[in-house]
Amino acid sequence: MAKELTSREENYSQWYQDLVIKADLAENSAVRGCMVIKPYGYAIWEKMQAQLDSMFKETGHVNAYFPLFIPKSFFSKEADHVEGFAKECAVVTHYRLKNDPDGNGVVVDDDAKLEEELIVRPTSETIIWNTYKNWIQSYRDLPLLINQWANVVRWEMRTRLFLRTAEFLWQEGHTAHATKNEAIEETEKIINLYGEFAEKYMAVPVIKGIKSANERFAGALETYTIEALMQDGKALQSGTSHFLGQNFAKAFDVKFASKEGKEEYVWATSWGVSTRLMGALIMAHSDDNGLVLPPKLAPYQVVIVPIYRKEEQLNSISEKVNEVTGKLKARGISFKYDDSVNRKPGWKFAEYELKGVPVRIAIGPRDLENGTCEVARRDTLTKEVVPLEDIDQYIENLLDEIQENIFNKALVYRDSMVTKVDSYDEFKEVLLNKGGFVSAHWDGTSETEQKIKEETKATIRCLPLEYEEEKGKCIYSGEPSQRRVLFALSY
RNA sequence: CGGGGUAUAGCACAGUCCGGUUAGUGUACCUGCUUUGGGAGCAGGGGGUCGCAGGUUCGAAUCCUGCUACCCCGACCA
Repeated sequence: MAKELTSREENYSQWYQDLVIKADLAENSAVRGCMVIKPYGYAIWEKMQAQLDSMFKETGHVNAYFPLFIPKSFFSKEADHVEGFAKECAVVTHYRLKNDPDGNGVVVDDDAKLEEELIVRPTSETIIWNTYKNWIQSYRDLPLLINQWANVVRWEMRTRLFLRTAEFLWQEGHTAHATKNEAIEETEKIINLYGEFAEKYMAVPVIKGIKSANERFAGALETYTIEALMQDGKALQSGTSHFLGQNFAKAFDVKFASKEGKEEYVWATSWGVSTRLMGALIMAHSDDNGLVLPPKLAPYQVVIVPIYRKEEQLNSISEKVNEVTGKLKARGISFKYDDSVNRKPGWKFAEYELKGVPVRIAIGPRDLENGTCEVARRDTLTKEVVPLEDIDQYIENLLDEIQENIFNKALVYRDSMVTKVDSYDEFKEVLLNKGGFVSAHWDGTSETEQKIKEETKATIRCLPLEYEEEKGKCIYSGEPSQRRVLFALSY
């Protein structure tokens, strides 16, 4: 497997599916383009959910739930929105099956045709704004800061495990504000929150920026994004936050009485991250031995493996382990003690490395005599013998160190993969031979962006929020430009 | 929807070109003994309508025809 992992010439997605399946994260289900997330993989998602949810709550957001089915007519109310999603919707047309009169099993009952078709939500703006209309009358009802944890369906022509599945899990925030500035502030607050989550918890460095008009969300005035870089040099859009202006308020007629007694349309935002983040986590950190999970998102941070010959030995090891786990528990460190008898230690070592468990402790007869244990860390694959006394403190420090090390490693790689170019030839050369982000001048037109995409497959990933003003010439058209933007091949 | 590929044991594959013993290998599974500090060893055992339907032949996993499913590449991807 090693070769495929490190070689960019190899088929990346093949490696990716092998790894994910082997790593017990997911497997393809019988339904085309959908995924089964196995318990270990789902545990990672739950960790992500819990952290994000608490960050949303801290910033004043609350959770709610809206229907899976959206009447077709809702979609036609916002022109850009319907255009963006029309081609990838699952549509419910009937509500009943019946036995086939010709005896060929079960068929759709034509008599049970729906008056109006229902769309399985690809995103919930329309049904939520239809509801908000009734919730908002006065400036006193604002801001409305709601998040929803849900599944959505997008009937993509081609799917890719975790990165673009037909059905995926996500959270979607939908907020309503009295003023334009407040809505923009909210949009920016959330993209910063996403950035903090990616970097501090996923240990994935991201570049925050805004999308070009071509890449903007259907129905938004501005789309903010966090862009991560995978180990094969491709970019991954990992989270987005949209400033929707008054588009949806106007489409769904959501008005409020201002302090001054005037009737005004509300200002809106929407934002989301999905199970795609799990793809980002895997592709940003994994190595030839499998997953590498950051301690803050690992389902268990420590795995303890006993090494023994006879049952009496296991008993005395287990006693020692109980002392250790008691101390770990007191510090809030999660662990798994794998004393199963049907696998040998070597098998367990390899298995937990594949699963990406940050720290492994092995305790055997030798350690019992010396009052020690063997501590192995996943990120560096190094081991050392450590006294059992104060092991909890040692592990706590080690977990912090691992979290930091994983991030720094990814950051060093990412920074090495941002290349400034000043000519189109150079641009194409870097895309072909190096990959990563290419920082270049662009004339600001959709036409140029489109041409570059057609010729190289590279798109503008974002106009970074942090940038230096710099006069230059567009690499494609030669027209003047005030700043560089980031191009990349992407998932 | 276009181009390419695959279908044989739970999983991963060989065998197909050039038809011919009882369809094989790895792994997983079951039994026993020995093992256990990096995916254990030996011995024995169970598991297959060779994707489906036709055809050619004394004889088909293998040749022919039709069908189906899946994978990869492309179009698509707020």
